[in-house]
Amino acid sequence: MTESNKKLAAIFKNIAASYRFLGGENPFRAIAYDKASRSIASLPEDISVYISNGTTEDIPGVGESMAEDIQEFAAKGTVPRFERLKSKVPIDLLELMDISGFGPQSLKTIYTKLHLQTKDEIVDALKDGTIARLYGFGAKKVETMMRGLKLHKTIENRMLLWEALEVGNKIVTAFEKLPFVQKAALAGSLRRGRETIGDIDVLVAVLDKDRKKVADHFTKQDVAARILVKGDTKVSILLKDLKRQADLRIVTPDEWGSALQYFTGSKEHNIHLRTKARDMGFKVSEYGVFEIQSGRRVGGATEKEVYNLLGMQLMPAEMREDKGEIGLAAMHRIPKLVELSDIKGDLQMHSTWSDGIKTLEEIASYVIQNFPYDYIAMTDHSKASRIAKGMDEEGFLRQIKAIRELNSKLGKNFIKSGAEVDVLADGSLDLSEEVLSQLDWVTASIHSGLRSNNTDRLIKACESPWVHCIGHPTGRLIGRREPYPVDFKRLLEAAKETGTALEVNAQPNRMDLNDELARQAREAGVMLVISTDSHSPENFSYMKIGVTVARRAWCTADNILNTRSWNEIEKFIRNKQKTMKVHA
DNA sequence: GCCGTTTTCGGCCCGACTGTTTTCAGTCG
Ligand SMILES: Nc1nc2c(ncn2[C@H]2C[C@H](O)[C@@H](COP(=O)(O)OP(=O)(O)OP(=O)(O)O)O2)c(=O)[nH]1
Ligand SMILES: [Mg+2]
Ligand SMILES: [Mg+2]
Ligand SMILES: [Zn+2]
Repeated sequence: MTESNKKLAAIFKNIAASYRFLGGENPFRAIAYDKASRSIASLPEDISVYISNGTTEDIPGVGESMAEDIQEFAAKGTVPRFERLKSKVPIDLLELMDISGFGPQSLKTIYTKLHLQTKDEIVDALKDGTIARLYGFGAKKVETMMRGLKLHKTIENRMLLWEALEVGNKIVTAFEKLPFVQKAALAGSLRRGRETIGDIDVLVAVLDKDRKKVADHFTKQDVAARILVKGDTKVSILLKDLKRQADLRIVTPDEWGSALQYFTGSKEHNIHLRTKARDMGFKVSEYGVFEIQSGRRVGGATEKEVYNLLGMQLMPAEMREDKGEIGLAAMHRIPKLVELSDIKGDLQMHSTWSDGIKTLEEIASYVIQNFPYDYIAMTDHSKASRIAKGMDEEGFLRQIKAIRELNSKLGKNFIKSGAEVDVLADGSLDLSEEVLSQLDWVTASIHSGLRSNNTDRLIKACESPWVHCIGHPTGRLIGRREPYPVDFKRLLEAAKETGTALEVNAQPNRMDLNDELARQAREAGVMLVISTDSHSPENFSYMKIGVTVARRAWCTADNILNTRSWNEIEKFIRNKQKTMKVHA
């Protein structure tokens, strides 16, 4: 998200919070600003682009009056509407609405009855019992609020998809072992495959009589630290080590489809779907699809049934972000997304020749045993990456020879010799043309100058005939390092023109390109490569979440180079060399 | 405040759980 978009989304969110706080006649105005805030936060372009194109009102949820807000924001950096609201609401309290247990009504009561203006004052009043004595409050409410405050810091930092999958899969597997559990599955952002995850959402189907048993299993697992809520259909716990929430929904088998649809989300997708259903005379909830007229339940056993009843195709969970998939489904034009089983090889990994922990032999035998791949590319670091023990030209020449020997022992050309060559400060490459031209597969990556605008460096790398792919193109590390500034439009043009692929790096904290940029690459007709950048054997499994990123970008197998045979990849390479007028 | 192959006005997704509310508001998914 760009800085301006971040700022504007935050202001809109605060406007929404202010309207909620003020309460009064129309709660929908707050909802509208909240929706617009989320809409702006997920915009593919900087807000300035919409302003100069005069397309701000095309942003979903933005109308005439918000377009004016945005104009003012562009001119002055502030929104007058919010400046005016600041005199009516205690702005320091608005951010507290993100904390579990702190709703607009609670904060308003605390503010009007006790005249508290800051978080610290509220904390003191929670501790000394002042708030507990307020009308409508009590010991339990204060306890929830205190817990919310304590957990808020960890909750703000979302989990990585991979970490969350490991925890979630364990919980699901444990459920599947229980004889009375008919079905169990991950739901929420975990099933949609977002790169970061807020909580673990799990759905189970049991017979009505087994509800309590399954709820008890959930709250008594050894990973459960405490129970947050517990009812017949819904249980939430706090997980021990992670200090995060896990939500369980319990339904009967005939409700499975509608419940999974609901619990998978996203929230925006659900609201859009339910609104459309209503227009068609149906009501959709987690319990099924109902005819509004008769109240009759017409389906909900499977997700497919839910969507089909509304005249839509079933779509993959990864697409359900309300980014146009509902329209596509209604037109029966949902693409066939790339799958893990389409992947024919892995094109970035490191061995003991640089900073990997396994030898060439160990890697080859591990991959051959565990993956149905036709090829892998060994892409050790080049010398500029000193911390990663990068090799010089001579090292690569020796490795080429070692790989040739190993392949002949394997009886097939399984390992391709390659490099993850550093792009130097001036955009030149860290290895000589003589060596680069002997490598089967070259990925060029930036590992230095991570704050500067790197557009020109990357474009220059694309223009080298020996570079086949740009590695982790934005350099971001989730939660640790922002992407370096890149004019992505220009990079896409260069990649397209030169026939260079862009990587979707599947390391859990990279996921680089991310879903949105991968989508832009696909739309621009730029080829993508999904690779694990493995440094150890377990890393090869990251391919799954790399594919998830591509699916969230609505990619088909055609968009991903390493769904193709090596012969076809060689065609891709020759094609680039033809374009760049090099004759091998 | 936004929005429309039914609408330019009148709706806005739909439901579960908790607490002190004595009949349901507030908060959350
Ligand atoms: N219809 C409807 N469904 C909702 C609403 N809020 C949440 N859901 C559904 C869709 C969500 O994906 C699912 C799980 O809720 P979460 O709060 O855990 O959100 P989600 O997992 O999407 O994101 P997260 O990573 O947890 O922040 O419940 C809502 O207001 N209306
Ligand atoms: Mg969730
Ligand atoms: Mg949840
Ligand atoms: Zn490395």
